[in-house]
Amino acid sequence: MGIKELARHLNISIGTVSRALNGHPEVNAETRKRVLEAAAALGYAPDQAGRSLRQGTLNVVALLLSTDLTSKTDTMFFMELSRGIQDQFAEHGLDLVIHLNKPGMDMLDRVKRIVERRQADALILAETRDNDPRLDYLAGRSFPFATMGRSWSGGSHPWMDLDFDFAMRAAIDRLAGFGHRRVALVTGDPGYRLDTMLQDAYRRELMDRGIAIDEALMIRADTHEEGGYKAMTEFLAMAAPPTAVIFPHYRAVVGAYACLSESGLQPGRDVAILSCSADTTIAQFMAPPLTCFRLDLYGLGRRLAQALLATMPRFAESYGGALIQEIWPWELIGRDSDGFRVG
Amino acid sequence: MGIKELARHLNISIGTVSRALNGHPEVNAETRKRVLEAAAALGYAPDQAGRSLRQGTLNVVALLLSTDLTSKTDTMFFMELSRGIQDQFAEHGLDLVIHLNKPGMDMLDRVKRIVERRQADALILAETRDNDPRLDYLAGRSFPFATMGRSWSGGSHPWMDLDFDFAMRAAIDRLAGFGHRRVALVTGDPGYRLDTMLQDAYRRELMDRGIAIDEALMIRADTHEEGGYKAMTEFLAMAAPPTAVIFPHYRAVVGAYACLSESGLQPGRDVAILSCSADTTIAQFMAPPLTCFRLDLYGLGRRLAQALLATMPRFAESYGGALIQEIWPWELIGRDSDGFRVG
DNA sequence: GCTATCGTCGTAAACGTTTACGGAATAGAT
DNA sequence: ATCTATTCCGTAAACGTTTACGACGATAGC
Repeated sequence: MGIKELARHLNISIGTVSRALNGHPEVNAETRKRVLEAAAALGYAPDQAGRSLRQGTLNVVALLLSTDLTSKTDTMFFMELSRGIQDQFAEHGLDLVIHLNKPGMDMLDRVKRIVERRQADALILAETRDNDPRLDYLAGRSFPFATMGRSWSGGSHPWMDLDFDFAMRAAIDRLAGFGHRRVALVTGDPGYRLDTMLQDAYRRELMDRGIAIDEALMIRADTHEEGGYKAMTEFLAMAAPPTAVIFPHYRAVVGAYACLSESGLQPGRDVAILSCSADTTIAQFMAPPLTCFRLDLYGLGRRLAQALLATMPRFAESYGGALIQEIWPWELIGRDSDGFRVG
Repeated sequence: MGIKELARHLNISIGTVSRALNGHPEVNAETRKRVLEAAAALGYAPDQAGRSLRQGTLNVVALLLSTDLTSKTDTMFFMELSRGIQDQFAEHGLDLVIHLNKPGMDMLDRVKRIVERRQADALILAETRDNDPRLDYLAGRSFPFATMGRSWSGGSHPWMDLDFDFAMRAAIDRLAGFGHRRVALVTGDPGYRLDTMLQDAYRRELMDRGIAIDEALMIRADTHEEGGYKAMTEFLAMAAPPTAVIFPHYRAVVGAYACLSESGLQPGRDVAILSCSADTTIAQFMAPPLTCFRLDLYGLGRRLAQALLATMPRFAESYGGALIQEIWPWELIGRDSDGFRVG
């Protein structure tokens, strides 16, 4: 059931059918109606391959995720983000497809393949690194892309990022307000922009308050349960353990909670625990409820898609054409996991 | 950079170039080498649109998920499953793309769109319902598809499913062994095959042991934290509360734990809690550690992909050509959340 | 020396669209 | 009656591939 059959069925040329379906003005209203009705009745929809071959566009945007990271941290984060991205694209008839990259495979190869085989019109990347060859490659070929998280690579491109400075300030404000002076920070793999920024903000905030920085209080750990467990174990073994710990993610906190309770300690009474990112509904039901930050991930996804659309020639006019780069706020949700006064 | 440029650059016809790249035998070994080298050097990769237009195949399989369900239950479940599916397809050069369906949109429309526009060569559906028009549609157009979960619809098609009978027997065996007679079951939305099967198995197992079925002990709830919290609240308000509760999912258990602790009760001492599906790493770190079932989701995904491949003409030979339908086992991981003797 | 076979390659058609171009028909103006 | 403008539509080329078909030279068999 191609456009040819449809045209023959209507005794009309295929050119007219195509024009009718695509809303061109130079077609009789009566004819258009007939075409649309016949198309609906016969279940005709234009073949993507033929269309994209002709006009060099697929109406597909790819989102590249690594199963590595998504399995180690929060899948919810990316689901909500993807939902927002997809809804925004849907308004322009674009489909979002998610490519999962397995741990071993080089992400750059994956990107190259998508670009060279023209599997997408544009690309969204997450988990940006400080130095990210993927972005340089895309920028070099002037392929439209946007990233979740800033990077030094890729020249000036659209991105969305989180306000780590604000988050860290709010977190340390709160903890310092409760009297904490030995505040520890757990971060993920070095090299990721996210972790770099968290550490920088952490250092800055402590220094601003005249609190000496103890490098031993900044440790790296996987951002899942076991990582949190190990990190907490390490802290408890110190001569002078921290009285408060900031985790990047709630899953690590689950491990930390378990570690504390095994040692007869209680989070929120003996050690203050605070998490940056979190599934806020699960955080609310933890024992004790976890202080964390709320993010409008859905809105963030939508905006990220908008930023990308603004750089695509076909859609730029709808978005003003200016480069969109935004830093999104976090909202601190204070709960019981760190709500106690120390010293 | 199309095949034409590449051919001109080599002083060879495009036919030969195409044959060389696709491994046809009727091409000189020397020529093939030259072509492959030039392609790599110039970064040539065949255009997907052109190729699929010609041979009517996209090398793409779509996985359809609803953000509705994935946000209410476990995103991890689908991530692991997707990872397995993708790895299996990758062995045949097929890409997996994930389509997220937003809550309001009709899944059937989405399926129709993918089929009519030829956006994929095959489809994988999850969250099957007892009566699922999507499957009938696909079967009617003889479009290759496979499902996660059985259904009454769609005729005989490849699927993977879980052994609910076994799981329920193992769960109730264990609970009955601890002396429990009032065992409750929390399930999700009616109509989903998963929930139907859990309920059936539950009834059967109780009857087999001569335990009278109390319909009040089977309640429906959303399978997330709040749903679990509400369900537990309802149970506690009963004149004769259950001494054990089986939840479908660990996220609901998080809510139940919170509810119990608010009532001064302790899971694993006052009420036995058991969860079917769970992220086993998080379950291990809960307090108390949660008894649940382990699934080889990655392997399940791979096998589901194989089942689909076996029905696709191009690949059938590699998989024997027979219809693949399998019921996968769960492995009971006994922990402390239900490990106590009652009565 | 003629034919048959084989290995290798070039030619051109086909896949399903979109769109530039031109033509036919109608209407309005002179 | 002629000319122009407008509206609508048909024709055909083009997008980048794959592949059936035929052609060519070389080799082998007789």
